[in-house]
Amino acid sequence: MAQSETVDRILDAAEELFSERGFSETSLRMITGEAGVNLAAVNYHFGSKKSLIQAVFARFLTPFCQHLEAGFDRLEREAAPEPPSLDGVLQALTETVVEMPRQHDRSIAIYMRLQGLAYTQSQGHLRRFLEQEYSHTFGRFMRLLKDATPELSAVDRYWRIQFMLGSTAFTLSSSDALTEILWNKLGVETNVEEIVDQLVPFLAAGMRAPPVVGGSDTRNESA
Amino acid sequence: MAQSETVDRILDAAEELFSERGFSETSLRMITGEAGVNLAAVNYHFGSKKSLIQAVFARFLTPFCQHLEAGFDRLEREAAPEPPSLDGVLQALTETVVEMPRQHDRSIAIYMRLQGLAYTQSQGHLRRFLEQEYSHTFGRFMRLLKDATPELSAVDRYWRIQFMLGSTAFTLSSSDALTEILWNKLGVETNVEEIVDQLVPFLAAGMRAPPVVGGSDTRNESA
DNA sequence: TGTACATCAGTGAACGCGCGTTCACTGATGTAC
DNA sequence: TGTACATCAGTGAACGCGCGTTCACTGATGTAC
Repeated sequence: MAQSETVDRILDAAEELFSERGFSETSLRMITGEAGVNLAAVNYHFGSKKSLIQAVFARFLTPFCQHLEAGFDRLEREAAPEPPSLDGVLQALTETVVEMPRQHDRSIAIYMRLQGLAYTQSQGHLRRFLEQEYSHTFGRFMRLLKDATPELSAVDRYWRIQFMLGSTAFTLSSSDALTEILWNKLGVETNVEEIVDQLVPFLAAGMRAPPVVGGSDTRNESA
Repeated sequence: MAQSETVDRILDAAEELFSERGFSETSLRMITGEAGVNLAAVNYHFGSKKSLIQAVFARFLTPFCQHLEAGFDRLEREAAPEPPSLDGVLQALTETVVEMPRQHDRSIAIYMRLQGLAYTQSQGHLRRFLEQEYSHTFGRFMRLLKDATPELSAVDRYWRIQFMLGSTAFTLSSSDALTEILWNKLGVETNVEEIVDQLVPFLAAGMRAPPVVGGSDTRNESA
């Protein structure tokens, strides 16, 4: 075997089981059983369960961020000297979301559910790891959003970004179940591209809603 | 002691610890330690950990749904013979979210995080329990949303409701962390009421975005 | 080319630990006669 | 009023189990001389 097939088999199984069940509900015995490798192989290759969790995220987030940064580069080049529009930024993001798993031949639902887990289940070590590794791309995304919505106060913008992330992570992480419900209830077939086509105008409209009046109005422009 | 103080102490501790750490990361020993009661008391009063989880949700969801249904009653009475507006429906919901915990003298953040957990961590037994117990109120909420957005196709409405639920569940379940980040980054203090005040116009604007063109356009009006 | 040693991926079995649950028990209060 | 029994909230200690991790080991491959 070329490098170590075992490492990839463990990562594949862990990715799938974590995305289905969460971290603490997935035992190393489940993962190694699914992967068809020895229980001790996880600690041999990764050192600990925590490190395995981080490795799963690294394997998908690193190419994801590369693809996204390339999209941002293109976007800024085309829009120059103006900053890119809100729709452009969101489209660059969703294009990456749709294209990336296809390139790596993996289910988009797994990626999305992992994304969701990073938000809702991250247990300190994972949050720290993600902040350390991917703050550059995340910060750039935030800056692009800021430049695309100069009419919003920093606080308004902060919350609306969180609302967008939440909506996206939740919907796409449950996309399989939601697609099935739609079929059962309304007899309509759909796919991830169509969900994204629905999502983008919803989010863009939310971002463009009139700013909240009355709230704590700190219209400073710090990062 | 009047009824059983122990039961309430267990529920109080479980509510807080579950909302902070999730279900499987919270052991019965933590709960009973925090509550100052004997370990065996949980199984004596509730039968199992699963039943305790359900009891925690029942204690907060039952009055929540009662309050919400009363709000819907009022809303429909005032709007009659027209159906209530979208803003009215969302405001009835958020008013309940804000008022209910205040009435019962409990932290709103705990309730919000529990609400989020019900979406993101529910493990079969909890999902079944919630569907069985609270489908009436949820169905009524859906019907009100439908009547308030007659311009949307069933498919558009379906997705947008999912986007709203996702945004709400994610934001409120991470409200503590997001509040802390806001403080660290922008030096702004906030509370759950303000988050809700931000959330409602964002969601309402998303719901009112022009319907998607080109998508599979099944403008039927089935449930 | 042959031998000795080093490196490395992977293994099987066991370790200690914390978990949810169980069980025999206590002590206080209520009830029947 | 006194005694016997029933009910009930709560307890302390132990149970078996699955968990993440460890460790001594194997067998294949590479390397030095």
